[in-house]
Amino acid sequence: MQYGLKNNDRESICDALRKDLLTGKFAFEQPIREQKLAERFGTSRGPVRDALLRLTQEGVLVYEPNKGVRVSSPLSDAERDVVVAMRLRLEKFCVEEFIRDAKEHHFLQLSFLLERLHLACERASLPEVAECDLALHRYWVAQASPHLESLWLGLSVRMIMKYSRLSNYQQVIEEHNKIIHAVIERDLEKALFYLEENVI
Amino acid sequence: MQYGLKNNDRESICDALRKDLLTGKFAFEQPIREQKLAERFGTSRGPVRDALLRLTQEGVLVYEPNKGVRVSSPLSDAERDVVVAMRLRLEKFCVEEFIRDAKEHHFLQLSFLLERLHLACERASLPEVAECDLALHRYWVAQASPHLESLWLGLSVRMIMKYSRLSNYQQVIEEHNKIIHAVIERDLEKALFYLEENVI
DNA sequence: AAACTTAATATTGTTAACAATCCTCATTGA
DNA sequence: TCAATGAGGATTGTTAACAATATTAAGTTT
Repeated sequence: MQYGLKNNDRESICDALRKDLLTGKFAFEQPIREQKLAERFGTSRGPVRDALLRLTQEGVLVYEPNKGVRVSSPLSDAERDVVVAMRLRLEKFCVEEFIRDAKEHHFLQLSFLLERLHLACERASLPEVAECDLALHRYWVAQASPHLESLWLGLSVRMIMKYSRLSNYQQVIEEHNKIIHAVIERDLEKALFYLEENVI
Repeated sequence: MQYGLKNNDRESICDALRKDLLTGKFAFEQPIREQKLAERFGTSRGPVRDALLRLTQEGVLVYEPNKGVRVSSPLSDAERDVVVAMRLRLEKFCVEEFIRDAKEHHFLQLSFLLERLHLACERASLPEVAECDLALHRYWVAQASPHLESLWLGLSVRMIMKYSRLSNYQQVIEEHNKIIHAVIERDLEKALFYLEENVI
């Protein structure tokens, strides 16, 4: 995880850092140093800067000219409510499109992602659970609207960062089981209902 | 506009490019070459890459590994509806906060921005009108929630790119007059009503 | 002529060195 | 004691050269 990246490092670095941030490996307001990360990932500062810039745009980091980036402070409750509402608006749209257009192999992929989530929950590994959870939701977003995928990602990461409900693994599994079964049965109403229950 | 930037170029480059994209200076799907922009702005490719990466994250550009970026294709009508709804949700929240907390000098600044919009409309300069319009809305967003400012920016730029209603300058002025007078009178209900009328 | 190689070019990805800026802290002076 | 100053180090910002990849075009074979 910390070495041996070859080409197009910024993607991998960005993903690795996002996972760290998501699971609270850095404290709020903590400054992030480029050199340190460059050493950790075995690259130069260039790709690291790219990744930091991107995470800044996602809202996870805050940038100040000539001072670098730091972990952004948590959202207020009111801000979080807004973000949740926006994510729901977006994801409901995507699920609707997904249900309308999905073929059999899309459902298969969905089942696979659900299975991965199960395994992560069994292992009780918070980073993995967070990642699998996001990957699952991300799948229908990416399928329905690649245009809005990065927008969705920013919303979701900010949402999860504030406080993680992901500790109750049993509940995580059940919620996603319900959503995905409804999706596969193309039951839009039920899918949206369970989605709303899950995205809070 | 094309030369003489000194430190922290990426911000200026990003803003300049965003304005160009907003006002349709590049065609949809058109690839963007780093070297060309570096020459235009009189810098090396580094800061240009930073700016392109950021605009990619905003959703204005699309990135493909080892192939660079191109102008993203326009949103579908349905996608645009979602983006509009999200922006409204966010901006209403910000206006509410703004009205609650704003001091006299905030209103003064608002009047100043409104004045700038007037002048731009009189000059009938589309790039300026677009910029002043955004700057005005951006002000209360930045005041109310710096956390969500870049999120808002991404939404707004995507919205405007699709098709610009900004050709009827008289209407632009009237709509913003109404909004801002309501805000200054701290009339929340009226402000939200006119905002909803404007953000479409 | 069409399909496949291969060389040449163009473009992006990465790196290390250098420049500019910020921060720390000891020194100075009132 | 405390504020102002300035040197030194740490960190970010920029650049140009180089590496990796993609694209193009010409040449070859069938």
